[in-house]
Amino acid sequence: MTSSNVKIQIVTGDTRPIFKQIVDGIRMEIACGELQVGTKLPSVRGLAMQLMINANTVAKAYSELTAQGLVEPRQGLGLFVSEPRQLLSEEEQKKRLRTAVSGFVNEVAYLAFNTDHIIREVQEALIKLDGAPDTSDRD
Amino acid sequence: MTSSNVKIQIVTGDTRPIFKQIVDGIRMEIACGELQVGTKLPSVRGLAMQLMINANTVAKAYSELTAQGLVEPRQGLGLFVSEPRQLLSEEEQKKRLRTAVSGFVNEVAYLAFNTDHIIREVQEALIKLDGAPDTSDRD
Amino acid sequence: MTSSNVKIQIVTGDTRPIFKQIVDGIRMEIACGELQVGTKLPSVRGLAMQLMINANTVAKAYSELTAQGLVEPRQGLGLFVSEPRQLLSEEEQKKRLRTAVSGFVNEVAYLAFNTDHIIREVQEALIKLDGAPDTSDRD
Amino acid sequence: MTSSNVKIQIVTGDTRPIFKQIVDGIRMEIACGELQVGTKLPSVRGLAMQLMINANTVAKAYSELTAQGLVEPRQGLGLFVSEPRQLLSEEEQKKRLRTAVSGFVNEVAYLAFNTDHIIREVQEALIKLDGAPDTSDRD
DNA sequence: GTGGTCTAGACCACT
DNA sequence: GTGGTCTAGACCACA
Repeated sequence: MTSSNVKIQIVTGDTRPIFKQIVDGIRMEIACGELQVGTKLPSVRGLAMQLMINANTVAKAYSELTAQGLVEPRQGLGLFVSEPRQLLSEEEQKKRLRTAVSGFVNEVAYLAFNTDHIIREVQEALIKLDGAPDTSDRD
Repeated sequence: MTSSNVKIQIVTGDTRPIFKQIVDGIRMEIACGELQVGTKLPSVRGLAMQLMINANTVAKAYSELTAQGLVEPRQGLGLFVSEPRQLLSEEEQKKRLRTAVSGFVNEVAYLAFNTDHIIREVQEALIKLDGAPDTSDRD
Repeated sequence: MTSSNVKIQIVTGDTRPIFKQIVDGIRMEIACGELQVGTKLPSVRGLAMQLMINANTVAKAYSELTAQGLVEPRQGLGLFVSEPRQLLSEEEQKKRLRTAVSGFVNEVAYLAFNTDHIIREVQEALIKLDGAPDTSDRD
Repeated sequence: MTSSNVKIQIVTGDTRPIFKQIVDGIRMEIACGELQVGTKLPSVRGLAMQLMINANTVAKAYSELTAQGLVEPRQGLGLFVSEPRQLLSEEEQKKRLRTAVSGFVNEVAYLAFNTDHIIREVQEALIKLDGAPDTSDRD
């Protein structure tokens, strides 16, 4: 088999649209190292069949991943995981972090958890990602 | 003054829809004690005018707050902050926290910030909220 | 009329796909100052009707413009020209410039024009863009 | 050696399809005098092997070159560089230059580079090509 | 009314 | 075979 399998599950109950679930899922697999640089993604039609969704939905997810610079198309051959690079300017990254943080805080603030508990959960989730590759940052 | 003022700011750049910003904002003020039990909320039209948004949007936010049991309608008088009661089971709260965390992590994972930096930002944002009220919530 | 008109012409003979022509056209109008910051774009369905194309094609162009940070959506209201900001990292910008230059050179190199002539044409085209706003760079 | 070598590099990151890169590359070598009139091009399969691409892609590039009159097939012997002749009218050339310029400007307009910087890059790229051969083209 | 998402099915260029 | 583009028509959340 030339193209790697992808372990994505579409959850209809999810608040995220289908194409976003695909984007997130593949981004996660790349971040975790399950999808190595140079690996070929499953074909649009193939993944659409596997997930039992419309091919255009997969195509939209793939075009999003391409726009984000995570994968590169080779004409007539398919999409391949590309060398990681930072597309966004520092300013833009800061802005997005701020937005994400404020959104997250607004979601959890009214829950009966104290700050330490929330922080611990976030920390664990972040470390789980960083743990896979050879980034040796520990706390 | 019969109805208390609410200090809400609508941010157009926010990912949340406007009605959600209102719901979150009022919920926050109730949690912080700025809106005491029994206080009357501003009228739909009044708040819409104040925030310069469509009245339907405020109405939607209010109906959301009512459905969540945070406020109670008194026929012909308006909406009033109701007795606090824990509507979400512990299990439900944990689930929401987990969902929020994983969503947040997914959003910031591809940014070039290290774990510490992200944690610090979240911590600051949480403390800024917790600072004002008497935080009697333990986990 | 609340939303500004847009002077775009779809050319079927063009090598660019329709949605790209729209993106380029609007980007150009923003660059030239014809579309001021804060201006509302024509609605998806409205522009689709005007250009006699499918609404999804316009939607795709609009989502592209949004991804590039040129316009911002306000839920339920439409798309608005946003404050200019630099989305891309310096590294990414350099890369794109290199790619564009090499592509351009490859297209014109086999034409019987000398370097000076080509340079002059490019310069004029660039100045025409820069000339509109108050950037006072002249050669 | 019966057929001259061609020095072409296929760049996957290039916006041009592979067959176009071949066409451009060979056209460039002819223009530069590296491929003299009467020289035999490498065989379809040979070049495909050398570039590690599909033979059909090379065939398409060769048929394109033939259609443009740059090379001539001799039955059973292969393709040979043909006598130079100007296929494009002056009007057609001007039109192509204009198209290329406007496309290029559109691509770089949204990057945060000033006119001088862009011009310098184009100039360097053009000179790098013109440097080798005896440029006898005037406008 | 607005944009966003999804489906279904077609055609195209490229390999 | 591959991804990319376009159309047509539907449904949704939001204002």
